[in-house]
Amino acid sequence: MLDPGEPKFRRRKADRPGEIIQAAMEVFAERGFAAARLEEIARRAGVSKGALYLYFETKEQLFRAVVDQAIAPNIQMVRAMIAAHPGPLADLLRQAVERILVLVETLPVGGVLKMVIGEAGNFPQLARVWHDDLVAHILGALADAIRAAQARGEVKPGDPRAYALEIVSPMLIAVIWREIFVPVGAEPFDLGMLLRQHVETMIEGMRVKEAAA
Amino acid sequence: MLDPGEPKFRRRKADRPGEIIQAAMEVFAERGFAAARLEEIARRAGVSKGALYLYFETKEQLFRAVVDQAIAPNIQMVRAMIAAHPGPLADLLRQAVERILVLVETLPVGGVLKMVIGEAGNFPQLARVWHDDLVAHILGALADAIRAAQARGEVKPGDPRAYALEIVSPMLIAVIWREIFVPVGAEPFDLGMLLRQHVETMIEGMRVKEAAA
Amino acid sequence: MLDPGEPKFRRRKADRPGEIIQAAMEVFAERGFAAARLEEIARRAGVSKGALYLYFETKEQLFRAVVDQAIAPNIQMVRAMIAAHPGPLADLLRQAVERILVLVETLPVGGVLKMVIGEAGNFPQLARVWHDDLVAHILGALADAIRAAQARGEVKPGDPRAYALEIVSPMLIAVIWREIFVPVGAEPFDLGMLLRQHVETMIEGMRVKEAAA
Amino acid sequence: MLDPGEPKFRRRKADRPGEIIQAAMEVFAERGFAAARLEEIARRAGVSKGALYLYFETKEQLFRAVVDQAIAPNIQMVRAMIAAHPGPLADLLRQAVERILVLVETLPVGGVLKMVIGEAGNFPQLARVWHDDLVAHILGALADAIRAAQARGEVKPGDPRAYALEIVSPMLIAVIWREIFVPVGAEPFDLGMLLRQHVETMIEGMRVKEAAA
DNA sequence: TATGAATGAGTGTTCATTCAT
DNA sequence: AATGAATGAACACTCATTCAT
Repeated sequence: MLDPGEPKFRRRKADRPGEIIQAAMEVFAERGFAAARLEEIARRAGVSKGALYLYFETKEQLFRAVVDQAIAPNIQMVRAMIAAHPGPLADLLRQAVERILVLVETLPVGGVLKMVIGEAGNFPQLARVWHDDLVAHILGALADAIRAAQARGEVKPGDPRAYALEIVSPMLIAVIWREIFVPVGAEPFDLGMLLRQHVETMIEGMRVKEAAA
Repeated sequence: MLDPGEPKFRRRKADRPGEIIQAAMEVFAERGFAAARLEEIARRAGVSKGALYLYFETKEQLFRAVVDQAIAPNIQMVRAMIAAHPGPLADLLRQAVERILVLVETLPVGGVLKMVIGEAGNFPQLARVWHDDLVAHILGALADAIRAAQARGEVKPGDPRAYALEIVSPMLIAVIWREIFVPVGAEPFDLGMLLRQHVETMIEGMRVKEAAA
Repeated sequence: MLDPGEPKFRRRKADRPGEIIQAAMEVFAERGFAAARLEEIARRAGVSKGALYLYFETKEQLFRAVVDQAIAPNIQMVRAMIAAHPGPLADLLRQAVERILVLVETLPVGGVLKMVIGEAGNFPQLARVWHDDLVAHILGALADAIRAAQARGEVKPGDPRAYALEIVSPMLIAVIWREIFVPVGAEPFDLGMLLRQHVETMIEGMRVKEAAA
Repeated sequence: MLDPGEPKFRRRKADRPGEIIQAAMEVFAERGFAAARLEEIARRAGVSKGALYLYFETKEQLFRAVVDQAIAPNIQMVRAMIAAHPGPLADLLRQAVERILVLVETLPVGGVLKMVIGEAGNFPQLARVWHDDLVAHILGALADAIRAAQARGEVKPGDPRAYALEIVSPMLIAVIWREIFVPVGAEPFDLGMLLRQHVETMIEGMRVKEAAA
């Protein structure tokens, strides 16, 4: 089973499509669809320009593959979060933040966000898929949890969907910040600190204060 | 009110550069830099393709002009807001929200945001200008106000810059939402409701609770 | 109406599309559709590659324009010939031959034929247009004239359409011969001699011999 | 009948080069040289794309092999026809027609003709080989036979080579017709009827009428 | 022999930019 | 100032050819 003469750490054409999608994700995230050069993607994937066409019919198909790939893993996370809704909202949020912090360090969330935002105008389909398959689910699940908490008297009256957006927005903006402004010298945010502080602020801000007897 | 030095009957071609920038802003916002066609910009501006080059050296110069144009008016607003910092933070925030709501309905904030986010990778310069000339000022001013409020004992301890980001994020995301997801069928947010609710949530969440005697 | 400073014999961008079609006809005739290079067409037309796209959407559209152009003038000729059918068939044929001889020296019939034959497989549409708009008319008109001559007792029984094909074939083959074999050293045919001899042979071969009393 | 030196049980792969040439002939005939895809040829031959290169150095070599292959058998026929020239010209022609009719139903004459005509411009060599090795022989042999018949007083004065071309042209055109126009809905010709009628017309047209005593 | 994944030179097409008018 | 026809560099995509297996 050994392959002597071959360097040990050299995955061989095992998962070409995967490697190509990976490289494409990077380049599309950096440059956007139109400004991305297939040659650059090929180079980063370590293949020739022609090889891309063995796996993807057009630049656009490759782009779609990247977008789908970027959605898929997150869908899992949403399911998990939704399933984990047992105790009080505060606990749910605190747990979610920790899980998200891991995720954000693992996946190229910033680049993907940039890509989706920047290309939504040129690929409405892309915006639709992202909304329907991912964003709407997350927001809906969160809003449901908030609604439940309101019913239990934990959370003040107020639009649950708006609360949901209030909760998630700073993370999104922070990730975009890291992607866009930090490279040009902006002061970075400590994501962990920011999200934890925000969650506490929101919990406190939404909490129903027990009427003083 | 007179503008001496201007021909009395400058027929229609009042402000060609301005009209071109306007048209360019639309197209760049819709498509991004690379996917924007000069021909489309020229058509929307009601001039010929060649005419663009009478006022702007290159596509990129035109893009920069658009970006600058999109920053300029907001700078005013920041100054105004900073100057208005006298009373308690809560009042500042409530006033700011109302002013921002007007602004957001007037200017193509969503498109501009999309443009800046989408093209930051290709034009680091652009990101730098936006950060240095606009974003850093806003965030800094807000952080300063928060710091002052903390000093006055109005606001809990916590990172003022993080608080500032928490405060502004939902508006940004909401505007992006409107730009990206609403056109493909997503439920819109009521911006006024959202921002007002968010400001109250944040005020309450950041507030120092008077220790019960 | 003078254009001083301009060389007298220099048609200026008067009929660009026409010039391009002309150049394209040459190149397509020489090389066929697939092997023809747009760059070569552009060069022969004295324009840049990009200029082609000001007048034709794609290479294929240009090809169609060439094909149409190559049909149009001939249609006239058919009409003329059909209209001229008065006297005996022999006269008609002798006249037609003379007219065709002129035509064949004027138009690039050989190249066009080569093109149509060579590309019919790749562009069935092209074959259809050629047949329906040109070839079927010619053959039909000729067959009608023959049928009429048979009715008048001038021509033997026999399939009129077959007679028609017998009559026109040598000219077609001779033109192809000139196009294909003469350039590689084949003995050319004297077209005039060939067609005149053929017409006489056919007239004599089709003639009804008066029964010897 | 034995072929010693050949493995006894060469399973299926009887004659790979032959099968490839066969497939290539089809595709080249349908599409022409430039538009033919090696992948298509390989598929029709039931081999891989790479396998073609085990037998032919380049696409062009394969094309040449196809062209040679298409000439070879016909050369035999010419020899046979020439050798059979004994009796009067009329008999020779009538016999030749019958033999040709068989041939035309057996070999893909139409496709080959299309191919030769369409690619002669790109492969002058091909035109030369076809002319020198095949066409010139046929035409020459026929012209000789006609000359002999003229010497015997069977045939009118007139250019023998031109007569030869008159005789063969309708078959060529008919075959091309079948290849090009019938697939797009044109009325087909009955080849047997056409050629027999043509031969009789030509025989009668060329015949020396015995002067009435 | 045979495969088919991989290559990369070559082509059609686009579009920012120029320039004669 | 203004036009828009023209340019040509740049890019997506194709396909004959190679080569590791």
